[in-house]
Order: sequence, then C-alpha cells, then structure tokens
Amino acid sequence: MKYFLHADLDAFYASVEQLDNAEYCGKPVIVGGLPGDRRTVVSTASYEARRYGVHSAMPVARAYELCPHGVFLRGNMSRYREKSREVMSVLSEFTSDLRQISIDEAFLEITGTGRLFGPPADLARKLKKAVRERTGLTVSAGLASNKYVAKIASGMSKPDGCFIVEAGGEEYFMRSLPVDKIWGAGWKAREKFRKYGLKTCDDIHGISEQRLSSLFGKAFGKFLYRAVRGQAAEAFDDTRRSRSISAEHTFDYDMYDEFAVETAIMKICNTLMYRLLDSRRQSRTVFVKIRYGDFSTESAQETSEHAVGTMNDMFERVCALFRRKYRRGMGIRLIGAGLMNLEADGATPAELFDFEDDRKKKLEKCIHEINKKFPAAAIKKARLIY
DNA sequence: TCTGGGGTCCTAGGACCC
DNA sequence: TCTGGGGTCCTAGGACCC
Repeated sequence: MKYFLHADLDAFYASVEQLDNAEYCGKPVIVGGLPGDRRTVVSTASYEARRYGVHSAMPVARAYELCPHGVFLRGNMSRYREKSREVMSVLSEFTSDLRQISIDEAFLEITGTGRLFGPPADLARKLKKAVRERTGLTVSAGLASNKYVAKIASGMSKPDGCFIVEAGGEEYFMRSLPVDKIWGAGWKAREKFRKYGLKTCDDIHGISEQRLSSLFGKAFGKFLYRAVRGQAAEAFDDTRRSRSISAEHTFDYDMYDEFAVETAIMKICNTLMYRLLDSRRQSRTVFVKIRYGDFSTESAQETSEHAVGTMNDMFERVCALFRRKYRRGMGIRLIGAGLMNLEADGATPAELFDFEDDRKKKLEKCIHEINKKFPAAAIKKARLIY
C-alpha cells in the first residue's frame, strides 16, 4: 500500500512578501495589481485579506472596495520561483519521489519512509518544521493512500495544517464532504450539482456510473464516480510533457486599431520564439485567440507540413489566422497566440526555402543568446520599440 | 467589481483511409 | 450506388487548475 503527502504552501505569494517585508506582517496583503490597475485580478490574498472576503481570481478593483487599507502589490514572479526552489529542495530531503505540480504544491511518495522519519504524522510534523525554519514559510499537508485524496486532505485544515486520511478510510472521508470540495469540479459542474440537488459527495455516491456519465459526460462522469469513492484520479500520475506554449495580452481598453493588434501579435511571437528556442522543441501548429469586448472568445489554429522556422514565419502564420478570423469593427479585449503539439527538435523539417531564412534563423538564435547574457542590451525589432 | 496569464484535458464533428 | 465501422488527424470551443 502506497502512501502520499501533498504539500501546499499557504497563501504563497502573499507569504513571501510578508517574509521579505516585515512591515507587511499581520496586514492584509493582496498580490496581483495596484488599486488603479485596470483589468487585473488577485493572484493571492493573505489570510488577513481573506477575512474581508478577498480571494484569488477576484478583480483587483473589487478587492480594493472590500479592503481599501490593504497592501496591494503587483508581485515578483522571479522571487517566488526562487523561493519555490528553496522549499522544493527541503521537501526533497523527505523522499526520493517528489513531484512538483505547480509553483507552490508537490506530492511526496512516502511509502516505506517510516524507518527514517517515523509514522506519517511524525514525518509531516518534521517536514512542516523544516520548511518553516529554513524558508520562513508555512505549509499545509494532506496524507492519504493516493494523490487525489491527499490533495483534498491538505485543503482541510489550512493554513499551517495537517490532515491525515488513514489507509482504508478514503471512501468514508470522501463521502462526508460537500460537493464543493471535489477537486476538478469548478463553477459549471457546481451549477449542475445544484440543479440536480446534489449537495454532498454522498449524494453523488448514490448514483450509478452510467447515470453519472449520461448526466455529466463520459469522462467527467467516470471521474466523479471514482472521486467520491476516494479512488485515485490518475491525472497527475504520469509525467506529462507540456504540449503547448502560448502567450496573451489583455488591452487596458478594447482595441479597434488592427495595426496595433498586429504589433501586439509580433511582440507575443517574439516572446514565444525565444521560449521555443529554449525548449529545444518545435511545432507545426500555430493558433490565435481573440477575445472581444463582450468577452466572447474565438480561436483558430492551423497545422502546416513544416515546423515554424523563424519569428517572422510564426508572425505571418498567426497574422493570417487573425485576419481570417477577426470580425472587423469589434473591439478586441485580448489577443493571444501559441504553438501546439510540440515535438522534439528535428522531428519535422523547418520551413527553410533558402539561405535567407537559414540566415534569419541563425540571427535570431544569436540575438537571443546576447539578450540572455546581457539583458541591458535588449535587442528587438524596431516595431516593438515604444 | 466586469472577469489575468499559462497551461491541460475533453467533446464533437469532419476528412480521409482501410 | 445504397452504405459500415474503426482508426487517426485536425479543428473550435469549453471546463478546469494554479
């Protein structure tokens, strides 16, 4: 029987800010944007801020109404990534099988670590202590015989909590929960639960797998059937390689100027090309995403015989899709682009018509290297200077 | 309070091949 | 020419997660 610990850092971004800035301690810290910032949402609210009803994904403007005296910050991702690495390094000392699933969460397989760390409860206590002493952060732990239940357990006693589901008790544990605790059921699914009068996991437990599949769709129905029985959702088990890279930009005000939108697309392609180069992979499929002022969203994608070769190549493919899809006259709220179905570098021929393209490709690589070594140089296309 | 950015997975329909 | 299924690839849209 395997056993897992899910470690989840408490209000991570906000906690790092409080750690780095003593004057923020005990105050409501809201990371995401400054009060005047348009079209931004909260990434993380400290527990002090949550008392005012502020939570992640909430528009910053709304958070400001609820908590005008809060400390509002835009955040510093590179600092959070650095802190995340510190924490993961501490966690790695407790297991040989550590699987990080996001910047602030990880699974540890702790089967058979009893000899080293004692029973699971002792291990959890030691782990929490080590993280606190060596990184200054608190972590909540959930322990169970599979990752799915461990993940839910870690959310049961936040912050700085520890919740243990004994082996054999998974089904009883899950059945006791309200449907809101189901990880993987979001707003839409909850609406349906309400519609069907399903309040607890035990209510769902009483429905056959077939019936769940006809109500919620094949895959999600099967998932629900297993979830309320405390059975593993195999979702995070295999190591999934990323299959796409993308970037997007929301304009402060709806944009009607096509040239400006295409300049934004160029900027996005610029970013993506360098990320693609770093990933040592390639792609034949590009896509564009357009969100209009009314929040309706459209996307278009195209797969070519040839892999994307240069920044310009990507830009032209994305622009062609954009021009085909764009409903003229509609204000654009967001423009995005990306590459899908990433393959190992060299899997398909790049679009190289002649030496000119080859030359451009080499030039782009070279510029990227210079920019990495000397960030101050910031070499970029003339159209991207503003 | 109008709702970020970067991802993954699922569905459903159409094309095409055997 | 009416027509069948399975497999695979592609496309557009949506749900969900942190």
